[in-house]
Amino acid sequence: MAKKPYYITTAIAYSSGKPHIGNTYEAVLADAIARFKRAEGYDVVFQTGTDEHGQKNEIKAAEAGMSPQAFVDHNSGVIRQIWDLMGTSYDRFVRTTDPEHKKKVQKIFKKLYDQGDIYKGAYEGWYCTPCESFWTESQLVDGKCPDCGRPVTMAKEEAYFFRMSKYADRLIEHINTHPEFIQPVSRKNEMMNNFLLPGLQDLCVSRTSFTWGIPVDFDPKHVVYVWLDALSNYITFAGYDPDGSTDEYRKYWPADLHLIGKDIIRFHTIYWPIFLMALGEPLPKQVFGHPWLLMGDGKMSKSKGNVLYADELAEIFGVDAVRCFVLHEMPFENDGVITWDLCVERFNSDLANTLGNLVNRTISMTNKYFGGVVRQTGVTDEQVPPAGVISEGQTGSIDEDLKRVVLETPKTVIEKMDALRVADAISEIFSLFKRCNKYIDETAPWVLAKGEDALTKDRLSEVLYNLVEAICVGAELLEAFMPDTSAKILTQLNAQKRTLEHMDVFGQYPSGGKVTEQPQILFQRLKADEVAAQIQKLHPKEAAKEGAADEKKAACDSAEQAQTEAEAKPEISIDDFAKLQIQVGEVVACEEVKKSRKLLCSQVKIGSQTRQILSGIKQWYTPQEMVGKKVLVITNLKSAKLAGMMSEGMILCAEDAQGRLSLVSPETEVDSGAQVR
RNA sequence: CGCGGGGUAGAGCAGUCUGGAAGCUCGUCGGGCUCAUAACCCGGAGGUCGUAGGUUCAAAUCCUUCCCCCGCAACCA
Repeated sequence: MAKKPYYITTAIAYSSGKPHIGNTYEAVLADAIARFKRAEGYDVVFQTGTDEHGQKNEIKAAEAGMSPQAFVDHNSGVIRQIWDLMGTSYDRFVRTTDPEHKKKVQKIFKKLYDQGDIYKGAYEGWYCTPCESFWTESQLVDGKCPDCGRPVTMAKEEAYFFRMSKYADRLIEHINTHPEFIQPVSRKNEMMNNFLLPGLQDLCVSRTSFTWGIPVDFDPKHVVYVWLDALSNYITFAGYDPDGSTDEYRKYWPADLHLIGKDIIRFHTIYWPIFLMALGEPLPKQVFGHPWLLMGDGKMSKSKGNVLYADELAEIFGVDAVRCFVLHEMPFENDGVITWDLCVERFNSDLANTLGNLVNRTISMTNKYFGGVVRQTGVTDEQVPPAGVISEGQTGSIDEDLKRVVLETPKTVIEKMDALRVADAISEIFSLFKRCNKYIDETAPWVLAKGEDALTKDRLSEVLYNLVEAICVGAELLEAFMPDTSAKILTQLNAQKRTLEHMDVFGQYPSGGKVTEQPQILFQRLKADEVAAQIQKLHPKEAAKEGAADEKKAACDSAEQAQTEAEAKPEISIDDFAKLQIQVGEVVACEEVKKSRKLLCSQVKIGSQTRQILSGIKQWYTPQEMVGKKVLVITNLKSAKLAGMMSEGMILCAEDAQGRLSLVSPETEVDSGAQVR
């Protein structure tokens, strides 16, 4: 019988720089699932790669003095290197700059245009270049990009749009009838409530503001916008073609699993399925939006300086250990936390103590007592009662209990993996190793070794056989998660590989086999302070920063002041300044705006009139404090609605680098209504 | 009342759908053992399961109130 196909993908990584451990996690997670499915006997295609178009790459390339192609060639290579370093067993590493992909995306665009799903319109709004995003006036923060805080420019673009609403009902129907489609399930409601049920906006699918992308062939000043380009990789590289797809495509599509970060669930569970519907292709079977890996607390980001890279971690802990950390520390629904301390703890506890030491002590005893020969004798604990420590809960045969655990673990692991509970699957395997350690103490081989009679000696042999067999099963199960370690253990035990389907019988290790004479330490215990020293070498700057944080507050404050530097704005004329009407006002009443976290609503007396002004200063001033203060107000600013209330002016504040706000007031007593010039 | 997630031992989490003796890992304390990487095994301490009510023979679990944290949305005129 032919093997069942299984097609798994990761999101393709944006090739603008080096991927951090969070990005790498996704590749490792996909790899673990892919390897496991292979072990289960599936015909697996595991696809990953890089997303290489877009204005950001165009600009970064220019900054680096490179052509965009050279720039993404380099970064794609960096990403691929890290994936390789982590041992990800992808079958296809795709790049969106691939000529075949480009051709197919152009055809897809044309097809969708011809059938009326894409139409030409115009897009107008504030545009943030680095983020490649349009914002509405009301979305801007201080007139700047709400995402990155950088300046925006007014832009109007002729653009092509995709009619999303046309397919919304079909998608809602599909999601409702396929509860497994969006994983974890809690995300389903989020998508429904926030996007689908309120009604879908049409999606902008082309850009004219940059050229680093796939040109729309019938209107070449447009390039295809990122999502239609990037998402298509899942089918274009699988053999899809609007003019006729390959047999291979028919075999593997629809994908069994799209593995993505939770931040792009919307694109994969709404836009992507709708694109596919429009193309008349079947939808992927499942989309899993995995949580994020957090470093310490807070999302990992370069600006926070808390970024961890896979290669640095691997240098200290080894590739398999890093794979194990990220896979094991990531819960199913919530974000996982990774810290250096945690890594050291897990390394010592799970890898060195539980697993490494188990393998080591088992091999040592086999060598010491039997010259390395592992022989099954069939002498049970019924015939030679255990000499070691038996816990209170333990009743019945310990051999039977060990065998039960050995036979059940593969089944449980398969169940966990089917539910994408990778961390739980790993826990199950380590439970098996713990059971083995316990078995050693129960049977106390060193006591048996003192016996002179043949029966006791055979019992000792049986005990060690059982251990070796149990470790083989555990090591085999480990392959998907820690491939090198798995192979190392099996090599040291001189064991044959076995497949998951054939783990239902205890005792497959050939009796009379011989383990290595020289067991190697799999994981040498680490000392926290030594690791800390290594980290210091990697990140001298950050270490210095942390030290500075401990300094006295006074010193700190002056340092912070020095950092408060405003970005320079273009020069203006006196006429420009004269356009502003700034007056002194007195706050006569003030209350919180209940619906807002940031806003205070003040009644400000300016000369003879009183105005209502909203200010985002709740965090810094109480309403009581505000009353009676003299403040500076821009009085000719167009009034605006905030949180549903009118605001007729703006109270001036100074803001420092930490975002702390301070009201600006006249230095001596001045009547309200006085002009500021 | 914008949407959602969360609050369980010193730390990190599971358990909640389907009510039935509060569990796991780490840490900590005591003991055992000596094959092994100061490891392994046994045992203990440590929790009013965020708060206040309700349903029930029985609530971490179901219903209601309120409080806190975290995302997203909104929003610093």
